[in-house]
Amino acid sequence: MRQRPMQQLDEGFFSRDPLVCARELVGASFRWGACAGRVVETEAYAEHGDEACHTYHRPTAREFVAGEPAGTAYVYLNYGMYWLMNVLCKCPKSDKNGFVLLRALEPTEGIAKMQERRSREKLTELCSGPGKLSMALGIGREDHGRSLVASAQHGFFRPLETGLPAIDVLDDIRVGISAAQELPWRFLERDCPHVSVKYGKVKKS
DNA sequence: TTCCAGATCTTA
DNA sequence: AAGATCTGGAAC
Repeated sequence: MRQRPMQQLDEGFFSRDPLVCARELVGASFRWGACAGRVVETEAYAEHGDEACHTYHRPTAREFVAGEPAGTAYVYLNYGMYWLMNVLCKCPKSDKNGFVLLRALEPTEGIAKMQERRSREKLTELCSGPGKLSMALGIGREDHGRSLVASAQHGFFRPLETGLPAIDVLDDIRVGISAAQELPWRFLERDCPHVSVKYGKVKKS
């Protein structure tokens, strides 16, 4: 079986509404150096009108959105121990800026390294959550501000041609937030064993 | 299978 | 003071 030509998602892809980007990223391939995986779960966060987005409370997040181009990684430490990977989206026309949180991958390359970093063997335990994913790939504070559209070593890829079997994407509410809990801004592949939380199982506080 | 506490630290 | 999480152990 011959390898299908892949195209890296560029700044133009991320120059759109974060909800659109989040949904379309499901099924794409994410490369991080020697490791890679299929994106199976994402969440969208909107700069304006979304209480769960960092821009709502954090001046530094607002400055980041204003000062960085679309396709830049926004990485931050959560709960004092886990690094979470986001991609900046900027839609100049509609002013719908925001982030896509990378929540889960199906590991495809560099699996031995991921197993080592995670101290786990099972594939479904390597990248099935935003903290796990960063741990498996070795993402950390030094990656905050890195461009995901400038080098083929770090970024997202899709087959060039379309019309192939489409990914079955479900909409669900977001995980782990206390504000704006009703928004269905989590996107996940149906029946995928690599997601963090199954469809309809997010617990609300 | 579900629930819970603890780890740990940046931002505001 | 709260938080876009994860883990192991207790409870059922």
